[in-house]
Amino acid sequence: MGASLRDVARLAGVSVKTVSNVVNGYAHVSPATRAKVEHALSQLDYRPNLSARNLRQGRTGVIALALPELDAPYFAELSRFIIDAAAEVGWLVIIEQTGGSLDRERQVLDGVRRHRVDGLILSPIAIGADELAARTDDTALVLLGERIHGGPADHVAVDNVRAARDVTEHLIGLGRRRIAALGAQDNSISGTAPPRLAGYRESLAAHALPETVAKVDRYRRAEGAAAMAALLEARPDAVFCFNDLLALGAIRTILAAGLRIPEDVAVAGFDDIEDGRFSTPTLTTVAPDKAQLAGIAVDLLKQRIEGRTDRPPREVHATYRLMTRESTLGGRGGGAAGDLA
Amino acid sequence: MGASLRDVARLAGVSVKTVSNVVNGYAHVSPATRAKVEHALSQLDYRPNLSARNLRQGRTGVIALALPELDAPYFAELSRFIIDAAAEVGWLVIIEQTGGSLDRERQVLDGVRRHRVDGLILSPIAIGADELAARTDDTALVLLGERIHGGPADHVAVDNVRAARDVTEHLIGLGRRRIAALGAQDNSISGTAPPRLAGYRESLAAHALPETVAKVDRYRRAEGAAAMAALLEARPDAVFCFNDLLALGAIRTILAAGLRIPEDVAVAGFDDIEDGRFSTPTLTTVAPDKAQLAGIAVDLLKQRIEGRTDRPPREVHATYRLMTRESTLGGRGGGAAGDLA
DNA sequence: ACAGCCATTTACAACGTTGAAGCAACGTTG
DNA sequence: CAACGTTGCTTCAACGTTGTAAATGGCTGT
Repeated sequence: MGASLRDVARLAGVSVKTVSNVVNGYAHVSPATRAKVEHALSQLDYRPNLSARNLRQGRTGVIALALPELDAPYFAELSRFIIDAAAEVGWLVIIEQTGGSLDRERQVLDGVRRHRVDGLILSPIAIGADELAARTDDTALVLLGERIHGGPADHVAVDNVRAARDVTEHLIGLGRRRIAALGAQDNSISGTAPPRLAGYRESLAAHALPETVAKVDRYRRAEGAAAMAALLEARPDAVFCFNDLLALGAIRTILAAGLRIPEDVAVAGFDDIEDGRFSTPTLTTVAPDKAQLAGIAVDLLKQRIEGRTDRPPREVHATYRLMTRESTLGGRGGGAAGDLA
Repeated sequence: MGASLRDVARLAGVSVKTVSNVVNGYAHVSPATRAKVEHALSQLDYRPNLSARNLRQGRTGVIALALPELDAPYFAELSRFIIDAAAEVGWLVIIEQTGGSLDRERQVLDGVRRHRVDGLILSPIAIGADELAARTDDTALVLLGERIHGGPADHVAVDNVRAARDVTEHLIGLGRRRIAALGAQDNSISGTAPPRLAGYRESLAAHALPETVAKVDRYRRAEGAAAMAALLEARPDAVFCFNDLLALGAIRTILAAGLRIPEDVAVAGFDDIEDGRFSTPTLTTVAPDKAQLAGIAVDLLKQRIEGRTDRPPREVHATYRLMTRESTLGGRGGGAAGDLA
């Protein structure tokens, strides 16, 4: 198998610890020794053994990213940025999929399958603040995209309430009056649904317009398509879908029913996944700055890992833009309504 | 922190090794001792430290999955299955993104950022067989979705040539005669482009039909849309795109040009990403069995890791189906042309 | 009675790494 | 020139686990 520090030490004619010092960039090593050791290191293609290093000192250089599903485009895109941001600070990323199940979220919080990782970025769906607070595991934790009221952990997300209000105002500004919301949920204590629903309601209330709310179990195209079929009976002239997948499913249903977008029904989504930039019609949506979200998440985690554990939890908002496209503007679609914090 | 074997041993009044034996289900432990130990185990909520176990056993329980980009839907979907399949055998998965760059692929092959992992599943784009053969690292390796001629490593993929032939035959069977291919590449020695192009050519040659081939740099919607714009001048009546993203981009361009799909231009893709099942029109495509691909990849890797290193490399084909949908069939779209190995 | 066997349990070493402590050589300071 | 701090390196121990070898004691067969 691979060479160990001992093998390198033997070849370089120094002690194991000196090799360790070189590997770890310890300052007080003479240039001559350093050169000798480095030559031996590369000759033997030395690689540190994670298990041993971890056993000895508790740091692994590996963090875990736990999210519902990797194949939801929003999470795939976000993961990409998180892996890149983590790479910047020298971390590798293990991905765990919770499927949004409470059990799996508990397991992950309780330790990533018994392996030790330096930190955990969790995108929670099912778990509540109380349970989170009662967590015994002391691995550094950052919550992503999810507001858990008074949660005991650092948290980064866009301002979902405000973004939902922006979308709704956009639809109202286009003259729509029967604006439906698609994507409320029964089961989720802490999902993204509640704040988006709240923003939608605030806007409608401010304009004295009626609400129509459709629920779904999961945020996927099929559910969006099915929920839209039911919504069509209420004859809405606009639909605010709580994510882009739901919106793309809804679009499919609307077009299949022989209605025009946006003339008959305007559609807006949330997430700005790449699909929505090339769908027919292109999709008006809230575009969170995913690179920024990822950067902040990694940064918060880094501070937690390196700093002390007892600082109060922080809540950080990432910026977003409202991307207005064909699904609300028609042929003149394409453009951004400006940057928003 | 968690309790160690020593803590449990102390509480139960036995040796550390006896506790270890109980934990590992060793047969020759007296019922009385076993009961005592188990009581102590549950009282202290003992959990094995995997780092220590792995150090002792020389395994990390972690594999790496290296692919071009996580946010390409095909890879996101595949990753999901691979993570799940790896979880089945108790492995965690670290994800590395190569961006399809030769440098990054080399680095990954040379060791995942100097960390040691039990195995590597690589989806190569740029690297060639010779360089792969010259690799010094002895980490178990499985190549995914990519045929490297006489490559020195296990490999799993669908039969790209045959699948491409099936798609082309399908288009010919619909009466199309000016069938373009979209997705050839200049730079890739070993990408998926060559076998798909070969299958396309074989079919056209068999029917004495002319070729029209468009090249792209990357397999993304934007490139598909741009390449399609150029292709339209050749007035094709069908386009075989080498993946679904290219096809979705192409569809956007075709519809924007005022042409009908499939009446004027039939479109087929490759990968069966979820987008294509809900796009307008829905997309005819080759659907590799991704769960099977993932399962085989993990299984091959497991055999490599547990078995001996010197067995000859194996080449395994996963099954696929040709999913015929609206983009070639029109309104009657929806259905599969049957299972194919 | 004694060797031989078995079940049960233990002590010890080792996996690869790094923190703590220590030692020798050198330069600086009073 | 003695005392001291710094640099450069080493030795030692320990992280938690499990394989190996060996100790203990009871039972069997002669």
